[in-house]
Amino acid sequence: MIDWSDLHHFLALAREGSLSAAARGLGVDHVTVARRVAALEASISLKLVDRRPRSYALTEDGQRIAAIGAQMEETAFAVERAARAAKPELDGEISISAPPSLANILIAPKLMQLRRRYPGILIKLIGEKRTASLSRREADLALRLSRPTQPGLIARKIGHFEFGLYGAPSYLKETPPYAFAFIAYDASMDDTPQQQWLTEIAGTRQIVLRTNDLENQAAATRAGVGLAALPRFLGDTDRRLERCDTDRKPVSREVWLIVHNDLRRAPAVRAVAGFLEDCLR
Amino acid sequence: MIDWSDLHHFLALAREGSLSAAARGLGVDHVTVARRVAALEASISLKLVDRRPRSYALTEDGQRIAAIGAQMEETAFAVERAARAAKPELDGEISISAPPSLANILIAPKLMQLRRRYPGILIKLIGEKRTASLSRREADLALRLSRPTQPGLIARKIGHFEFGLYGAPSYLKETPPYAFAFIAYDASMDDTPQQQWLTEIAGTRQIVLRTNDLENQAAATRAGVGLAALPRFLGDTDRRLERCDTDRKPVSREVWLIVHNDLRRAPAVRAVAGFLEDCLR
DNA sequence: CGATCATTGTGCAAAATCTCACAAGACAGT
DNA sequence: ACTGTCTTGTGAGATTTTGCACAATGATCG
Repeated sequence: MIDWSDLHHFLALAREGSLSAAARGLGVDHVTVARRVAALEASISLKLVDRRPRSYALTEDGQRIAAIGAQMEETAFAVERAARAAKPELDGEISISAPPSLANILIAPKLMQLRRRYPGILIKLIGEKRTASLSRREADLALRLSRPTQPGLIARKIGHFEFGLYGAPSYLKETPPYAFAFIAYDASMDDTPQQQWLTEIAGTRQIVLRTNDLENQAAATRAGVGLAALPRFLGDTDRRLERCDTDRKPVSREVWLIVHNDLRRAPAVRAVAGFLEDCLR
Repeated sequence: MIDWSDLHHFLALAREGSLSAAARGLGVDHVTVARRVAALEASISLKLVDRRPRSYALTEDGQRIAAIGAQMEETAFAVERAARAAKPELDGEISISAPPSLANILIAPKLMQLRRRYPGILIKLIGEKRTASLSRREADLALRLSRPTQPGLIARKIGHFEFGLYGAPSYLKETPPYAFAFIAYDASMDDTPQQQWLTEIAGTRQIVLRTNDLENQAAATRAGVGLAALPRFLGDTDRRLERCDTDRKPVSREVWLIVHNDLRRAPAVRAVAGFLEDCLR
């Protein structure tokens, strides 16, 4: 009989691509992963990986096995979700994945309300651009700016926000519009509505700073580097930023609340979901 | 993250119903199962079993989790089959499940031929009435007398055999037909063709011995207890048994060779399957 | 070209896990 | 009522597994 733990370690290796990455994911030492993979190979007497000097590469057999095993991982996560959903108590740690700006400005400041109402619930707020996988239980709830297509996930539109064009008050006073400089995301965000909106407004005028991080954009704008497209929930509450009118129709984005179907009914998850709705209203 | 080994132990407990049985199945001590189940409960902070004085009973949550996990076991076996099928060598242990009579009389005597042709293949011959589960890898190949319906299994009819009515030569000589006594299976086999055939022949005459085991029937017949319906491959080769004609059309049964779809192409399995076909021809 | 970073491999001590032996209790058959 | 069998529970020793520190090697970047 196959040792399930060996299989788990091997599947992590197959997914992550290296011993070290798999070990990090599993929270063990890389040596352990190496040993368990070796043990699995021995137990089924089949070579699953090619041990190249600097990397582990799956053999053909290894890929086949990993492909089948992937379904096992799926089910393991389903078990985990079922366990979580079965808890009737309003406690435990609930993790929320959200874009950093939403997390910092709209959610974090109001967290105390949630703590007061549900003292048993611990919140883990993950502000990251990369969309966390709810299926892998990297987060229980997620806020995203577009509707995900993945099956098994429930998405509900819980709000929207507009972008505005902002500059530092002094900058706007001293600079003639034809000389405006602009601050934008880098090329990886070129297909987002707010980026297109900004580049259209900029026209032939220069984009002098590109940064992935919205907070960086805001900071640069405050410092008088130029004009940036910022969410109004960020810009309107900051006196060091001033919104300037444009003739373009303002762009807005929807905010979706995502929860895995299996977790939808868990009381703690419902409570936090309700809180997030309030935050976005 | 859930420990897959814990889950495995819990699922074994859920399926077997007791610590000891699960431990036997897994090849570990019962204490280990108890500890791992407790560890799983602790890690998801959910009560999965009720520890009654003499038994472990699944809670509702435990049943839910076990139901989901069953699919995980399925997949684990699929991995095992894939591993086995991937081996290109003609070696390893192949287990065959077959009705005891077939195993003893038609297969076992010819096993040396197989050993000579494929010295690397070790055979495990399981002669049992209970049909082994090929999906759970209790056997690699199975011979059965009817076509199974379970999905994932490949069935091929590889032969058939007739039943005859046998008695000891002296018994047939000394006993007038109206006084014949009969030997049959017990009531659990009443719906098999050979049993119905025998009871029709017996008519109002007495059935003096009922036994599940065909070898017992044969032994009793040789000893002059009465007449039994025996496969001709058994009766015709035994000089202590004599077949007597009946006016009824003789009954015959088909022999099916069953193999799991995933294992069909494994060389060692193919080799043994071919051997079994030869045995039945 | 050199420095830094990330990868895998090895030996040993520490920690966790398992098994074993025994105990206590329930149930069945005699 | 009594043995025999099958449960689960407890504690201690032995085995296995793991983690750590270090080494070696290749890749990347300035």
